Amino acid sequence: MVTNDPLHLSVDCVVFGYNDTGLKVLLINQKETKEDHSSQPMSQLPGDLILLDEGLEEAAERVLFELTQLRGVYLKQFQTFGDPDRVKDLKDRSWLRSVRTQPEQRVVTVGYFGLVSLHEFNPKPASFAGSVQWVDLQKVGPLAFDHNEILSGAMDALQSQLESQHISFELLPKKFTLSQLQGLYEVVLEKKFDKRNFRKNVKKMNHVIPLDEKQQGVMHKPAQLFSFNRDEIES
Amino acid sequence: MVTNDPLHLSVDCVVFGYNDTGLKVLLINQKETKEDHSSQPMSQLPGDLILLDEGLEEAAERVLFELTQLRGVYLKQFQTFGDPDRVKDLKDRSWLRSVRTQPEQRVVTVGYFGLVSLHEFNPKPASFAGSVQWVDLQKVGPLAFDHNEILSGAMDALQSQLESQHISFELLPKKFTLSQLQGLYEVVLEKKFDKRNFRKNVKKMNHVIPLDEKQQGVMHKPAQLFSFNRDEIES
DNA sequence: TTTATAAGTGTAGGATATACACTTAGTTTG
DNA sequence: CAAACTAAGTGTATATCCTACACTTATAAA
Repeated sequence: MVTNDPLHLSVDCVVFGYNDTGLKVLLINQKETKEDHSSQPMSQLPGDLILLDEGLEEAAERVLFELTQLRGVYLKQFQTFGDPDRVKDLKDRSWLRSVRTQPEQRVVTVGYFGLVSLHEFNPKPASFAGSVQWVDLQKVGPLAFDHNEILSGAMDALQSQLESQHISFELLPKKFTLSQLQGLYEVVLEKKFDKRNFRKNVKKMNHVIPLDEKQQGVMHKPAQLFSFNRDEIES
Repeated sequence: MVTNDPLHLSVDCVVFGYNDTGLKVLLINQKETKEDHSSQPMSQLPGDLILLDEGLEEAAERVLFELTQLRGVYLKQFQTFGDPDRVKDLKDRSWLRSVRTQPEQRVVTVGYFGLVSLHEFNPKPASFAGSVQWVDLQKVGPLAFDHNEILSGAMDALQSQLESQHISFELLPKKFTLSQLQGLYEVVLEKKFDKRNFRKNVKKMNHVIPLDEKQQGVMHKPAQLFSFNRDEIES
């Protein structure tokens, strides 16, 4: 029987990292290919073809680990991108020829966004040295393929889910201050909040619980620490 | 070169139809297969494999038309389902063997939900007689594959988007009464609204515009008719 | 001890959400 | 043609929520 190879399926991960310096996204620097020294190497989102026997989220976890050594990241599917020409741009073809056995094949990709706290133990994707980097969201330039569009879709999803889905704690350290929480909301939702009103609202969320512990080593009044209670979600 | 046929991609459409008798979903009755007369034929969502050179939404439109003769339906992608075993259930295999050239192949499907008004010109998918039917949402039984799960995902998407995305008019006739609009909200969001408060809120939406026209032929005070202004959306 | 820094706190006014019942316009029936 | 039936249409008072706004406090550094 003639097997027609209809199309390929991949996952792409838009991993957001947050710390007090802002919101970042995890990008991979393409290695320069032998055949094309003219164009400077581009950045892209971590992503790859899925295997025949793995689920989509499983594929996203595997690909993210293989490319960045990150593990245990909160991941959520947000959109699937299937324009027939999404990988056909000239700038992308030579890179594809260097890594794919069937570089001309159409690829549909399932987008996942991921959330990581960059506060604690600095999860720098170390093993790949310069090839992986956290890039400030403001400073993201043109990416390979349709990855700017995918990034923008992920940002929309993050914005619309931050409040309703109680996912903010994925971007914060286990113990955090209310100023950190407010800063996160301000960066993600791109608007300022009034400190007192913000704190009034947080008091109503009974999954944000105050700890008997204070910030240390800051040259101002130390803030009380809080943590999230995953069980207490809803209500 | 050995072409490995990695997997197939399909679209499935969850088309919601609304009229004064409630919210329905469009289902297809599988034809009984020659090899298996024991199990009664099941219902399923309209869906099929996508073609090599078409976009995802384009595929959803084509498949929906081919299977139900419906055209020009509002369609929106909501989720992609990729469990490796999602088409491997025993009940589904004989049907797949009767319609697919590679029935054992893994299939990932992109889910679209669609919205149709069942008020005007009764868009009964006539050409396929008994094989296509509008089923009351309450009365949907077990469907083929993971289609109950897909339906439930579509319902979640519809609920969460009805208010924020101004899509209710896709489910209503061009000219509608405020009671119809309220009935729609009540059925989709599964809760009751106060008539006066509901109308106060509608007055604030400046994309709902009153017409100089009344209901006719009803045995009570005729209601004023309204229509949606697609341009006026936002604000 | 002074200074610098961000943490932490309350209130008043405006806007919004909720709860609630009677009158009206048209159709049907006797 | 009068009475009965039905769903449409309408306003207000109360409670709740949102918004705007400025000073005091705890710690580290100088």
